[in-house]
Amino acid sequence: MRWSKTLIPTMKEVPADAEIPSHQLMLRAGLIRQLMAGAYTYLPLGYRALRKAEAIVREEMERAGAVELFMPALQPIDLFEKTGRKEAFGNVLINFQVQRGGRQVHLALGPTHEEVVTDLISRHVTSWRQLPLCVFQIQTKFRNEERPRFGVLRTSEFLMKDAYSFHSSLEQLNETYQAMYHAYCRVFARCGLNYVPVEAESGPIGGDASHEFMVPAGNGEDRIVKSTKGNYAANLERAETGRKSPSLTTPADAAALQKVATPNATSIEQVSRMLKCSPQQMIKTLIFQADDAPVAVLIRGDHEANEGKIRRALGCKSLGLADPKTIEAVTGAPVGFAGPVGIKCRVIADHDVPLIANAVTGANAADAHFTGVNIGRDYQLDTTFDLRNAVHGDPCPRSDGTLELVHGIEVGHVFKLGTKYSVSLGAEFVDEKEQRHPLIMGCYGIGVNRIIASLAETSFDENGLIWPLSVAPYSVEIIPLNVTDPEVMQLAERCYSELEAAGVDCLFDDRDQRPGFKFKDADLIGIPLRLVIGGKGLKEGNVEIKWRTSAGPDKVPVDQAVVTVQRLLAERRTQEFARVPA
RNA sequence: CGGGAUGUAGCUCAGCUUGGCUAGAGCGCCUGGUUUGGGACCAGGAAGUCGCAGGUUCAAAUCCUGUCAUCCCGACCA
Repeated sequence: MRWSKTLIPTMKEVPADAEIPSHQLMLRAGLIRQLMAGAYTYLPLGYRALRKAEAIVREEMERAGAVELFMPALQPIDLFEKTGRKEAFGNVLINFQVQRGGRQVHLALGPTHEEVVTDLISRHVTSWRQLPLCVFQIQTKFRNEERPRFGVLRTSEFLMKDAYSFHSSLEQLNETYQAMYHAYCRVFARCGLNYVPVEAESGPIGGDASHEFMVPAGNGEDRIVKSTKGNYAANLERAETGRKSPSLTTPADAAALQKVATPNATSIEQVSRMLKCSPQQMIKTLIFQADDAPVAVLIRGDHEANEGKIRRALGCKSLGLADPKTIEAVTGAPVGFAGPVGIKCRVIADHDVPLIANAVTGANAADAHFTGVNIGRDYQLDTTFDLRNAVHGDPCPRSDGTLELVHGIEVGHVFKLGTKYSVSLGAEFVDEKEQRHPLIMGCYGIGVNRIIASLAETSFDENGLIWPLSVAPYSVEIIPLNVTDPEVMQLAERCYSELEAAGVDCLFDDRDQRPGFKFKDADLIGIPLRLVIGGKGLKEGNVEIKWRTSAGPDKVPVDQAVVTVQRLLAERRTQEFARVPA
């Protein structure tokens, strides 16, 4: 492609609305333009990169045995009502009514396609002999983000690869799950991403096992926990800690229990300031409603409660913070003064709580807290649990390493769905013994835009983007330094047509601009290999070839230019593939 | 949805506090010329309903009210 024939609006200055590297660079390099908050146009250069990532995803899905189909983005709202997800999605689900003849039709724009695909499969798959089956599509998804942000990382409209698998047994599901997991590793490795598969909660979608694929990045929205020994990684929601129950004995030097006045101090922060104690010294007492019973959950003041862990520790179905009426009934005090001493409900505590000697906590009385609270003497526990979010330095649950927290961008998610959708939509099969069972499902998503955005976010230098060959918009940029010099242009044109004929995708910078100008643009858009043809080199019979990341150019004889470019690209491709798991 | 910030030329921004000349600069763009190996120089030029609506005033980019949009923090996020 000739630069003069395409649209690559590069910018020298940083747009005021862009804060993070990927957003700034994608705008400056002319990859994207914003239409409104959460909706971006992919310009020719950005679209090429997106398409290359898409092609890699498609290849790997097919390699893993999935078949591609294409479902409508427009969906009848009834499907979401049947599965209860109209509620669950709430405002995120873009839906509206349209007139058709005399009636109103209520439609939604698909945020994902579990309903549509399950409905489809339920009509055509009836026998165990047809299973397993794995279908996928690459399609635009719509979610009304309450707050789109970070440029292209969080938008209301995005390209997603979503795959769905159907099985007659858990073993079958596990096999496909493994195949998808492996395919995902190959996809992200081929795209040149530094990725970490982490254990994850499957979330409101249900199911029992799931992994997220995260790209570590300071601006990532998610927090993930990694072991320093490298054998454990999980998202913060899910991450276990390797802590154990401490001994539940009253410390020998326990101070006296004292009630102190704390008027209007209802938060950890307010109390710690008023009583001049650190949050680590405090016990946070949260009253939850677990199924039908209130439960007090004790967490050290500086820690965050983890609802998933609390739910598992209690073995309850539903869990949520109790309403003020319940809290008052249980504590005998308004909200904000709960504590374990004399509370009238079941109490469970995190491992770290009994370790606090002379703790500060609510006194179950208005405007009062206790100090000098100690395990055994002032409150009792049978045992303790892991109930809080992991924290930097916690012991690893799988090794003698410790845990560290990093931010990450979620680029993929695989999970075992089970029968949630097949049950609610009546998707059943008949087994060998003529018994009917709901189909067992898995689903697997990749954010294609996020592959590009994560690369832009993590692969750049002070001059601009640095693409891996695999998803670079073009492999080679050819730069004739003086387009008015016929000798230079003739050679440049020849290299361009020979490379294109050999199937190498080239960007030919045929603009009448000064060399420095073109070099700056070339670095900004980050095409991996640069072929420079200039008057000086030509006098010596040379052209210059340079990788985006190497310090200086290599001189190559004119007649070797095309084959050298081809050789270098082939070598680089092999290198990039060497990192892909077999 | 709560908190904060910003809307002036394609981009980055000044002007607003203290209302008043024809609304400015740099970059980009157009014309001509000189240049040509890391974002050239000279000369000339085009380009803005000052986000929008209403109000105050002899007079509003500037003050007031409302509204819309965008960005950031938080809540939310299959």
